[in-house]
Amino acid sequence: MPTINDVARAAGVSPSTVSYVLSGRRPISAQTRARVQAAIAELGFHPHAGARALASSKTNVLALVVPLRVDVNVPVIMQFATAVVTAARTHNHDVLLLTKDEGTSGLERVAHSTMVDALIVMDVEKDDVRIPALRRLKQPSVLIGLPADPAGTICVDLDFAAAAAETLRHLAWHGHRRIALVGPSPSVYRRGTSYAERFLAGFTEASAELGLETMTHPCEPGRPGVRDCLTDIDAELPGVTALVVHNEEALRPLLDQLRATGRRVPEDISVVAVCPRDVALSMPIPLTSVDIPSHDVGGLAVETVMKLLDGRHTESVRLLPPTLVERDSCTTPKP
Amino acid sequence: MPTINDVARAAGVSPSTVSYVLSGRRPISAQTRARVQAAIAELGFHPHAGARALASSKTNVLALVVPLRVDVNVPVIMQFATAVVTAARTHNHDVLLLTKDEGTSGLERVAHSTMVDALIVMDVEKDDVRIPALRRLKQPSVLIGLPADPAGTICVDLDFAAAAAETLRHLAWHGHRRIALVGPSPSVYRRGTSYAERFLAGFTEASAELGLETMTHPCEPGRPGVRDCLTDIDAELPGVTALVVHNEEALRPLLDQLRATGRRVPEDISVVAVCPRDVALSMPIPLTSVDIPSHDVGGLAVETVMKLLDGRHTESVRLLPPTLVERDSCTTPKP
DNA sequence: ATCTATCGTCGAAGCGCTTCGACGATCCCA
DNA sequence: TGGGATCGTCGAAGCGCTTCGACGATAGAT
Repeated sequence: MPTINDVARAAGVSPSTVSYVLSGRRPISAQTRARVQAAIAELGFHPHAGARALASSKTNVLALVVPLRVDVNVPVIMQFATAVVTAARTHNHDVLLLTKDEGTSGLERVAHSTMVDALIVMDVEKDDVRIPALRRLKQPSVLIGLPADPAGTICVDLDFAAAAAETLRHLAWHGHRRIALVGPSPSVYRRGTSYAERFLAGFTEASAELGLETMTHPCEPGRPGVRDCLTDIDAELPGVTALVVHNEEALRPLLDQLRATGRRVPEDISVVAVCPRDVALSMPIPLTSVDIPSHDVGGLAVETVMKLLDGRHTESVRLLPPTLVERDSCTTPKP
Repeated sequence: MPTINDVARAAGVSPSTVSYVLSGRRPISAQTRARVQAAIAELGFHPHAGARALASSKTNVLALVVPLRVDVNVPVIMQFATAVVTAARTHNHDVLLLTKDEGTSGLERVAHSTMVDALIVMDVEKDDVRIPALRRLKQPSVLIGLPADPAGTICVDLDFAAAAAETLRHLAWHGHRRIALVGPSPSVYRRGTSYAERFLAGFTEASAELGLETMTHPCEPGRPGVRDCLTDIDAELPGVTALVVHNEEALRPLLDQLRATGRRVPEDISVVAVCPRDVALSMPIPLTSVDIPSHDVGGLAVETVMKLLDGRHTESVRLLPPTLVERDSCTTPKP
């Protein structure tokens, strides 16, 4: 492995000049630059990351903390991760993968040992124990999600409250008045993952504004959970004409169950989902849905980190506006 | 951030002694060790990763290359990734996440700049262009998958040929004689992902050994693909009593299609899947399946890397034996 | 009692890079 | 035509750690 000294010698310049060619932090004449670059290419020189980190206090590495729970949403998490890696690469950064179950100590380990310049944390909970720890680090961090008290943190996410409003507005426009929300499983609420509550709050508020008759119901995973959920909904809100489903995992069994009980979608009942585009498209009927734009959120997280890293100011909370795409699962209710 | 010098001063020893306490590479008296450890704890000292890498030529970081293609198998990939991260942590290593689409240059970048000690590469193709590049690196690497010519590489994977044999043996034992393989989509074969071919070869061979009447058919994704596939199978192998499905994505639509055409599983037709356990369990009927043990394979990959890193010898190709788990989708055919 | 290992610790020399200050050369404006 | 800016380059001082050789002290072998 050639070093910067080898390059310097080959190009007939000093090592510092090579460094300045590489970093562009000082002007270098065109001829010198060319000679240096030729030497670099010829020797196949790559700067040693550790040496660089030591001298410059910059690693060009981001930590990404993903939940490793293998329950719901695995594809979404993967989408976030690849979005983050791709975006990071465009800024010449690499990504160190951490799992959420290492908890606070994992964050502190990589931060204190200066392995990373900044952190991106997924699956943030309402009162996430990691947040105080993050605040103490010298490295900046961006949360994907929204804790109860975002003060002193930087957060990006989809605007789930607006997403809920959007689904109701769409259904109301189609003429629906009795609408039920099939929410995530109770464990998601219990865990305090804030998107569930934000969606719920947005749903309730928009329902009142639009003067709709609505109800909300969490939904346990699996067929029995879905069956119970639908039974409860029919009991509590008879004549319901539309469902808003904020539960990827329940989506498929729910459609199965509707079909099994002879209710056609969308003729007998409309369905609006909140899920990634490809999930909406992979269902027996392409579903009208509000997209969960993992790619955009991931990209935004990286952009925000980069802003922080070069000292630019950024707003504390940034929620992306939702987009509803009309497909085949939603129509005007029969009179 | 305190440095090793701060610790040394606080403990009244030299920096090298602190280093030896940390690494254990030289004997240190119990008292001294205690004083040093107390100082470390009190100051909250964490060694600087870059400095360490520079001085020791070890980063304690592994590169993991994942396919970022968002088509099939995303959950499986995620399972591999988390398995690798978890296993790496038990060996005090972290994981740098690379995407396959950076190709050869991504590998060379992280290797040449000494960001990682070793590489784990997923989604290996038959004549993977990255293999020659990997051979050139000074860092060792482990492939998850099996290229056409594994010479000079270290590979781990599930034994897909044995898995195919296992499915046929199980079905034959149940009394099935006419069996069709629903394979991955043609694009998977085209891409040269070797597990498809290995499964196919194992299937054909075992079929001959067991004296069965079988056929094989790739299956395009989506409902139409599945419908066509089933039509072809019925035409070519009338009276087929069992299907082996090596195509996660097709699994669900296939079951739907069978039901839609009035064929009950397992009463009218048996199904054995090759897929992760949780996929087999999430189907309308729990499927008899051969597990794809992502967790084990990922763990094995890390163990193998660690072996290589401390210079121990290891065999070139290691294929894990398959496990078939009997569930509810397979029974004795009606006479 | 002498010689040789071994133990426990220290000092110093790097590992490969960045960055600061310095310095001659060039340029522009008065 | 001289004075200060600016340009282009160099040298040297670290960044924080590991590791090698050295050395006194202790222990075991002869």
